[in-house]
Amino acid sequence: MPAKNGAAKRGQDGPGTGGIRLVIVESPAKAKTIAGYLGANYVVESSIGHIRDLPSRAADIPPKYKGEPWAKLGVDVDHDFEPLYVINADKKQQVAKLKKLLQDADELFLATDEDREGEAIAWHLREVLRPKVPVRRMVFHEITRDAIRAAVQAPRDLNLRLVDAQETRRILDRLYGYEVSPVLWKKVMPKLSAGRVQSVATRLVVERERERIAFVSAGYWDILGQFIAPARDGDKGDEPRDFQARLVSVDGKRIAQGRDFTAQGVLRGDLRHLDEESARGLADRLTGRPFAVTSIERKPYTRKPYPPFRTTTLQQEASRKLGFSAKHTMSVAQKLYENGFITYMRTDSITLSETAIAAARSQAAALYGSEYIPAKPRVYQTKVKNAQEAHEAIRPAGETFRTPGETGLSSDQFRLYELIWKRTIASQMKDATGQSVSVRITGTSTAGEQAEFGASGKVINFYGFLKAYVEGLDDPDADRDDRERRLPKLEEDDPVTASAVNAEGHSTRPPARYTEASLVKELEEREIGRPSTYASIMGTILDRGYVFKKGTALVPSYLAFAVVQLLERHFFHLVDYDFTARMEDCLDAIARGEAERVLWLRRFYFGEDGDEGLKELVSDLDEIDAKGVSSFPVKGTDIMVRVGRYGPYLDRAGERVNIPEDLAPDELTAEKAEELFNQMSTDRELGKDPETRHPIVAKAGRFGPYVTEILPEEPAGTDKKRKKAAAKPRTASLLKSMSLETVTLEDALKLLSLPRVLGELDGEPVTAQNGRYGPYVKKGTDSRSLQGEEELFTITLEQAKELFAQPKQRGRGAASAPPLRELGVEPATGKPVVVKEGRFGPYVTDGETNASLRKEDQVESITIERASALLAERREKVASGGGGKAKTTPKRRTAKSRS
DNA sequence: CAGTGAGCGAGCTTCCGCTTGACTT
Repeated sequence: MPAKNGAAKRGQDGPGTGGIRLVIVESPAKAKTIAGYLGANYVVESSIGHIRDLPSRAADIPPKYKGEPWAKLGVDVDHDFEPLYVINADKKQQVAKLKKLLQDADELFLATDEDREGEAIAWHLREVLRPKVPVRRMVFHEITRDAIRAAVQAPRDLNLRLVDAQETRRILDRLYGYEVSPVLWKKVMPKLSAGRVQSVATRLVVERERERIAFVSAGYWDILGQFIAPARDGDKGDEPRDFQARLVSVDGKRIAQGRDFTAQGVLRGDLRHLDEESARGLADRLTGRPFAVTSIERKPYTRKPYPPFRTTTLQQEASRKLGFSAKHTMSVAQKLYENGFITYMRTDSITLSETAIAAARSQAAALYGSEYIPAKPRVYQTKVKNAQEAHEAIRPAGETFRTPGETGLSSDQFRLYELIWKRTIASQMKDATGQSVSVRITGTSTAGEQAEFGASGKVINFYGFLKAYVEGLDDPDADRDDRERRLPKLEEDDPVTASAVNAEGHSTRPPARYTEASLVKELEEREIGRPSTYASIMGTILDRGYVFKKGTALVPSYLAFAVVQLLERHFFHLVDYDFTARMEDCLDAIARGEAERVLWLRRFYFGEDGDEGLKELVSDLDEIDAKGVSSFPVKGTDIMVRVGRYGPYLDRAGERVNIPEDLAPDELTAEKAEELFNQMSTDRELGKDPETRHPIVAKAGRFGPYVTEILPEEPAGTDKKRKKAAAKPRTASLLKSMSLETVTLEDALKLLSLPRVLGELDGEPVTAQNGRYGPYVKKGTDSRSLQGEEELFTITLEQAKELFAQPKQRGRGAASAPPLRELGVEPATGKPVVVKEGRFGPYVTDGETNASLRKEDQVESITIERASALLAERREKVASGGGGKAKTTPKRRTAKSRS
């Protein structure tokens, strides 16, 4: 049989014997490699990841299920949480290709990854392809010729319990995400999201910011001495003689250092806390005094190499050393992978194949000498608890490694490859060894105080793996692993002289903000998220506006504070840091056949023994105080931060001011809040109304820029008569042609003169004014919209009369607007159906029922059949009370609950 | 967060995890 499909990868080993075997893997690049290892009777193709999933939105729901109350969830919660699967739109083509290839195959090998998701992909493939030929499950953990050939010889059956565990995971994530997100839409802001992973990630960032806000810095002082060791016979002059040592204790009492203070700035333990005055005094009293070495402690020093990269450690190092975001690292790595330079980049494994170990060792020996290679290969064991280890570690591909220079790569790909290459080589090299030394020096001050100084040194005798690779640092003050700190040769009782003794002031610092890399690391340690999702989690919390970047630091927005506060108060167990860990335990039990998924999902969703389930929690919307969850006090003030629909603002007894978007929450101190209130005068005074003498100001308001007049303050004891006369200030929105910065007093007076009286018609006054829907003319209760704002000042009574003589342009008048297309008569009802352009875009109507076109519909191509289906769906919805105006109540409720 | 005057087809937003391109910036 000739290869029907050019994209399918056929083996190269000449004509095969026996039947054709179709092997399906997840990744196209992997398919290409594996095809080269198998005979010509193997056809290797990929699924390109998952091929089916729960419907993500209404348009994906098959018509048959549209009416079901659970259709949007895609999970029939009342019938054992039966999931509804649809083939992903972007995989239909690939599924068709696989079906076609299967027609010519005599055997099907499902060779997806050996982990929970891979097992599920294999199962979905079997369900969708419905093979009539024997099906085998084939697994391997490294892509080498031997491993692949061995895998083909030892297939097994699908593990349906593992598939069950995956399905449970999927359903739980759907219920969480699609039930909790709408609560946020109603109580905080539309389009927000909540989920098992992103909500915990957001909470971590928010909690760190809370710690920073609560942090109280403590000041402390210490003393740094410059010392000189005695000259020795036989010195060649290349050994250092001077060194630094820091004050450790005075009269046996240890000096307080930064780590001795709590986050509240309180000193822990009975220590000597030096302030500036005492530190300077002591330094003076020690200057010029004799010192002597009182103790020397030498210890051997060894440092083991770092394990090979997995996804998270690669992201961290690429961030530290190359400044890459998680997303950029993954996209560069993807290219390297596709072009055969590295192994798979989404992995939690640090295991190297035997061929890779051999390649690393021989290359390290060639580059650094055989003395840099340990006798036995190094084997690394993962510490990630929920690791699924379907892949190898991230390493250079192939059975011998290309040096970066041999790859011909450039720029970011070169740099990332070089990082991976060096790390892999180094992981098979010897430990670095040396000596560390700790020295104590004591002297007596002029006042008789016993002062002890300490210094430590590190000498590396053999660099080992550090020759090839040194890990980057998050803390700029920390020492790199290859950094030596040489001390002079010293012996006990050696006299040393102090060339300088200086007091130094310090203050404790709040915990550092997360970066993308450190947040990913934290999530991995807490077993939350997977290698394939770490980068996109960062994308999600950035896109939702939960965090923003300041340099590389992740700063939470007040929106995130509001969302996290809501979740903590009303869904605490869902954002508990152990939630995922408990879920994993349960999924493992399901995979072992020791737990029943329906019971577990039922408890989660419907509750048990008085514990509320998710369903009940998301229904009790009245329980959630929208204003409360969106309010935070500013420390030490009576000012509240509130998160409104238009962003965060400060509220002090009704007086309000916006918070700048880029202001980090921990920078909003009482002073800063005060400053914002003082700056509030973005209000610009334009001058005084020549008639009333009232000041006229331009302001930025809820509905955009506007002008208003400032009325004189009412005297305290106003009588009734005056109160009645007390007028509201005139206000008017700026025209679109004006701006807050350039509007003049003349403009303002013109605007405030509205409404303009044009005259009288039919015994009623006719006025021109600006309103909610733009400029219009009004006659009694009748009105007509105007074309442009300028017409407000130019329209005559005569022109207005003409307008009132015509029917309204919109509203009922719209019926006379010509349709975009006529689709003909609907067979079911006999009514003519047309397509019209409306306020929300194109829709079809039979004159009574209207239905919007969906995303997949086009005005030009929609058929009467499709229109009829849309109308039928709409009629049913209205009849069941689910659609139409009855549903506008949530809006009111939202507004009410927020005010 | 200023508060003015209609009457109109709503429908959608969202999760996590597995994969690439096809898109736009």
